[in-house]
Amino acid sequence: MSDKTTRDHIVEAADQLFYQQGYEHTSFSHIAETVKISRGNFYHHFKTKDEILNAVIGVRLENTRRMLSQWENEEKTPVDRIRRFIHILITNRAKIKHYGCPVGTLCTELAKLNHPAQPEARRLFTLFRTWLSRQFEKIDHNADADELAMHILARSQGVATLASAFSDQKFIKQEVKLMDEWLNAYVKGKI
Amino acid sequence: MSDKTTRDHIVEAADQLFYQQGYEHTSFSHIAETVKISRGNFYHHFKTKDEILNAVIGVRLENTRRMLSQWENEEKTPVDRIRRFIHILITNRAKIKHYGCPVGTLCTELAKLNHPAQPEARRLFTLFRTWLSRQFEKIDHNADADELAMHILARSQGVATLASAFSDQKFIKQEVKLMDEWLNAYVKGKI
DNA sequence: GCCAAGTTAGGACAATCGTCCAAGTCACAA
DNA sequence: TTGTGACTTGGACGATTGTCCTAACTTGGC
Repeated sequence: MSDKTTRDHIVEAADQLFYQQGYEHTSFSHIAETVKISRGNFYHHFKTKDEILNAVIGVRLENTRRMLSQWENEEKTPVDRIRRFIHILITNRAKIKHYGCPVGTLCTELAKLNHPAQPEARRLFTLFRTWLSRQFEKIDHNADADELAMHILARSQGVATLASAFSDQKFIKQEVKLMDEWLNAYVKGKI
Repeated sequence: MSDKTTRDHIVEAADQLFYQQGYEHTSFSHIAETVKISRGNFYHHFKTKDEILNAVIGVRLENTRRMLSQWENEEKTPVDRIRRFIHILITNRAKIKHYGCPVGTLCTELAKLNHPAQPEARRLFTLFRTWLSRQFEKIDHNADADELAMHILARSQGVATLASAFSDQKFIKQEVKLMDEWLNAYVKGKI
C-alpha cells in the first residue's frame, strides 16, 4: 500500500480523473491537487502531459491483461468466459452510468483530438477483441471468431453509451440479458 | 444560400467543429477563423460559449426532426422506416469512421464535463428513441416498443464507436447486415 | 559528518482561454 | 442631411493552461 512511489500515485490519480472528466479537461493542477504534491514536481517524473497519458494507458493495458487471464483461470469453458465479459457491464454499472466505458470514451476523445496516442489506446480494445475471438474459436473452429468478438464488443459499447446518456442502470441489465440469450442461442446452434 | 445571417454561419461552423474536434477543444478563435469574422463579433450574437452550444443542439434537433418526418413520408411501412434508420450508418460511414456518431460523442463529452446542456443533448437521442418506438408499436402493439427502440439505438452506437476506434468502414457494413437480419427475424416472428 | 543523487516546492514563462469593451462602419428612416 | 440602431472590428482583461527552472530538502554511502 504505502510502498507506492509518487509516480505511481500520479498515474493512479490521472487514471481516475481521465476517466471521470476526460483527458483534455483534466489539468496538471487538478492532478496535483488530488495527489497533494506541487505542480512543479510533475516534470521530474514526466516530461509532458502526453507522457502521463501513455503511462495511464500502460497500466490500463496491464490491468486488463491481468483481468483477462484471471477470467481464463476462474471460468473453465469459453462460453462462461464470454459471459463473464458481458457481465462486467453489470459489475461496473454504477460507474458506467456516470462516465461510460473507460476504453470507449478514451478512444472517442483521442479521435477528436487527433491525438498521437490513439493507436496505444486502441490496443485496449484489441486486447478484449483477440481474447474474445480466441474464446469463440474454441467454441467453433469454423466460425468467423473475430466478427463475433467485434459484435459483442460493439453491443457492450452501445449499452455503455446509452446507459450514460440516459443515466439508466436498468437498461444495462435489460441488454445484458439479451446478450446472454444471444450467446446461448449461438452456442445451441453451433454445438 | 447567401441570405444566411452571420449568426447562422457561426452556428453552422460550430456544429461542424464540435462534431469533428469536440466541444471543449473547439475555441472561439477557431470558429472565428472558420467563419472569417473577428473574435469580438461573437458577443454581439452570443453571450457565452454555452449559448452557442445550445444553438447548435437546437439546429441539430430541428434537422433531426425534419429528417425523421421525411423518412416517415418516403418509407411507407414501419419496417422500412426502421431499416432506413439502420442504414444511416452506411450513408454516413465516412464521417463516422473519423468522428463517431454526432449524438453519442456529444453526450459522452458533456457527461464528462458535467455540462448543464446534458438534458438538451439527450433530447437528440430521445427523438430517435420515440420515433423508433412508434414504428415498433405499429408492427406489434403488444411489444415493448421502447425496449426494441433502445436496443437498435444501442447497437448503432456501438458500431459507430468501434468503427471510429478501429478506423474500419467494413465493420459498419458487417454489423448493418446483422441488424437487418435481426429486424427481419423479429418481423417474421411477430407478424 | 559530508557529499552526491534523487526528490520536492514554489514560482516564472509564454500562450491561450472565455469574456468584455470602446470605437468604428454601414444601412436606412426621418 | 442627419441621426439611429444594428453590426463589426481589434484589442484588453484576468484566469488558467502546459512547460520549465532554480533553490531547498531528504536520503544513503563513505
